[in-house]
Amino acid sequence: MSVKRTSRDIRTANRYEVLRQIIAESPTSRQELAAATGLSLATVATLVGELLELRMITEVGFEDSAGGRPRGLVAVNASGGALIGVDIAETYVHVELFDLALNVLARAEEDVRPGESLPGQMVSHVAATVGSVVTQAGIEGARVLGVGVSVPGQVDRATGISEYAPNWDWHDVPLLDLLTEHIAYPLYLDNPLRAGAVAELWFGAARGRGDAVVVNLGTGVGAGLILGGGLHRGVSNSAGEWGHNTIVLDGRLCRCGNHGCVETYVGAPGIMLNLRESSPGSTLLHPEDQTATIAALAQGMLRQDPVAIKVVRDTARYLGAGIADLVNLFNPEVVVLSSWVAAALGEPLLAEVREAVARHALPRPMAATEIVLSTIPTDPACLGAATFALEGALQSVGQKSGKKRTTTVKNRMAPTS
Amino acid sequence: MSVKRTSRDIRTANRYEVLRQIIAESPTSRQELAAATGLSLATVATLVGELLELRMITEVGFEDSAGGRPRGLVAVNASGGALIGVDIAETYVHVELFDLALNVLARAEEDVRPGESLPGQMVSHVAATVGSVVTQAGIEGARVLGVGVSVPGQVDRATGISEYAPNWDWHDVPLLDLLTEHIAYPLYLDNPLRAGAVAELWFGAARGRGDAVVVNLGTGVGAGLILGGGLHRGVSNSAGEWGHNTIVLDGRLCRCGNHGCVETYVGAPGIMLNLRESSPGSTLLHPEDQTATIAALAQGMLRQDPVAIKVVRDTARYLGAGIADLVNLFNPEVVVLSSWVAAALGEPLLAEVREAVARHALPRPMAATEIVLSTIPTDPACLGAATFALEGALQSVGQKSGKKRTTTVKNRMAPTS
DNA sequence: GGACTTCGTAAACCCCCTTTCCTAACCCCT
DNA sequence: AGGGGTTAGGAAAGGGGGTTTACGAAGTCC
Repeated sequence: MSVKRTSRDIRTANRYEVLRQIIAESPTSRQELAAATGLSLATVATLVGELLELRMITEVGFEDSAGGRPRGLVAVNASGGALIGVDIAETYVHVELFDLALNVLARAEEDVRPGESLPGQMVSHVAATVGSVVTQAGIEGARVLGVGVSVPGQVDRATGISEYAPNWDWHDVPLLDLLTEHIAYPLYLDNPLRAGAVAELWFGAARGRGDAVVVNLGTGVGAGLILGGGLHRGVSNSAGEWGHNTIVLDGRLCRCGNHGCVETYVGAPGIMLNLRESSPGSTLLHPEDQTATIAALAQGMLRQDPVAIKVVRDTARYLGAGIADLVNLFNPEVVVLSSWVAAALGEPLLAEVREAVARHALPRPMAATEIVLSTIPTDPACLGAATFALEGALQSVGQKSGKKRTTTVKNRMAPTS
Repeated sequence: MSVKRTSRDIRTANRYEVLRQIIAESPTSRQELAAATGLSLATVATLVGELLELRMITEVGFEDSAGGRPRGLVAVNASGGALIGVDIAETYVHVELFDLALNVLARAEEDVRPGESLPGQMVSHVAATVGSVVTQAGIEGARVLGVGVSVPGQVDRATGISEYAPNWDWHDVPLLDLLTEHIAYPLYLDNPLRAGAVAELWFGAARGRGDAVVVNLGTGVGAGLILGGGLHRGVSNSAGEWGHNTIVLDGRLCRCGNHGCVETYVGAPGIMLNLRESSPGSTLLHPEDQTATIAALAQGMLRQDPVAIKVVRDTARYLGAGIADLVNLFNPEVVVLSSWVAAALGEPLLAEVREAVARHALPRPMAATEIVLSTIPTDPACLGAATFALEGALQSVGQKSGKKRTTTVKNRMAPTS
């Protein structure tokens, strides 16, 4: 019962691991890969062979080896395929098209006007934008390996239904089916929390870590959980809803209806409230504009503005308590601060958070945990969504296909992991 | 990197699964086992064969099968081995000797007097008690498969060092080495949180669940995490320290030095404080006796005492917020309330907690989660510790030993699980 | 007693990883 | 230029594991 593990999963995990490593350090040798992954040379060689045959990587020359036969080098074949990540957020839709080295080849960003949030409108919006990035990038459609879509709220991956999207009051929208009608590429659906976590796992600070927590600081707040080297989804794919954990019983009212949720103190609106409470008339405050306020705070930190310092410190105090909870519970190797608020406030916030977490967390788990900023430059939800597509493309490779690969086209489900 | 998974792990997990199932439903057939575990009949048959050869189970007759060959039945061979669980707690040491059906064959309980908490004293204490239960049960020593020891605080399993035990101010005590000098059986060391979780995973409400949280309510408070069908340890084996999560920022002072920890509200001393705050002169309060106070509260609930009802409701309110955090974060299938406070307050507490959690948790994860009381009748830390020993005995079975098993005695490390 | 049913073992097969062996490819030195 | 020496990497063998298939075993039913 519970979770069925098969030897195939091991293969898939190893394939991921090898490709991750190649992407991270692109001209690399089989020797290096074996050392980095802990796999035997033979296994690495066969996996590299698979990836070569898929044209995801190419041989790019040789490297001297102390006196013997030179090492063959392989690198990502950037043009070996394209991945599309779609980040459907509250107020915008980002679509990015990546090559296999995860460079952005084309990008489209559109605002969602308040009245346009019906599923049907959203879907045709997204479909049009996906089409436009493909042409914009000058890619043949056949090269698109898949499209990952990040949508807020709860997503049932098996059915592709957006069970609940808080912002637009969506209930049980069969999003995957709707998208399939307009988009011919393989589709992968999940939410931004998990997308961000997978992005960090593949390309960011969680790479090579067994246990990591990716803390998402945006308008909303949440955590993506990497446990045992893979994404933790929970039984109904809704793990990681950290934003509505209580840190101040009977505290501030949250949009979820409860009081004292983490989000009400460290989400962008919460930070604005922190600012308003500590210095009501501050010029840093842009009442109706979260982005501007957070940017103003960041500016303030640069010039050592005492108001900004106080607000960041207050915020870090809440954040520290909340993250300490995560450290105590999960005992992760690394906690990654991600999303736009973390990116905007950057190092100053990080320094305060580190201190605050150290005050709240137990010494032993704390000693084992590193707290870092995300190094992902673009929208992590986009990148993560694209990563789901990459994982999907890698999922069922090299299966029983006999000699003639084209004859036995198996009808495959979207990958479950 | 990260976590290395091998096909051997699959085998071990399946072995666990099959034995768990047999213990749970003791006269059972291979057919039933295959259906329950999802394994093929052939795999079940070989696994059952292994267990038979180990004499952990025996064939116990046949069962009619609709018109065909009767099914062979197997059952736990209770006398096929003995397991010892040691629960070293703040004020007492419990030692229980189990047969393979996990019945208690012998039990010893000794109080630890305040002055006797030096590691050396504790170790000889434990060793003597272990010896006494073995003779008391009339078991030959050879049949003891192992001794599991649960000790509070942080434990490094690789080195067997008790890194930090808060109650007695132990620092980096090489407990495993000390015990090895006195106890000849295989030893397994961990803390009560994880022991309780494993006990529930094997014999309790978490059996067959992929994701479960075992909430420990005693003097201290913590959570054991079952994720992906196995125990989650975290990077330094200290995951699950839920008791010091903040639910009331700047709330009650905790012994950990922080304020507003869950433990200060729902640990036994916290509950006493809840009582004292809501009705200072209550006769339910036994100032220096946690056990008596909790028992008095339980009695009060039975006769609908309004003071008791209020205290339990207050406690459940805190507990509800804390458990809701776990539900939101982990999205588990089941939350199990365990340990002596939960056992004492039982159903009335459970009812209040369910309600409180439902108020605080997000609807979607909440809908997928069941909250139940532990059904383990004895000390869960003892049972869990014994389970570690059972897992250890099962870990490296059927390995390459050629024909003559006795010649190739491999020197094996304690299992890392 | 034969036909039918069902259980459970044995053998064949597929997947995975590792170890071992051997050839390929390069260096250096004579 | 032609051997050693050295390292890379492919091929084959080997050890785990799980599943499918085939078949004998052990009953029931007619």
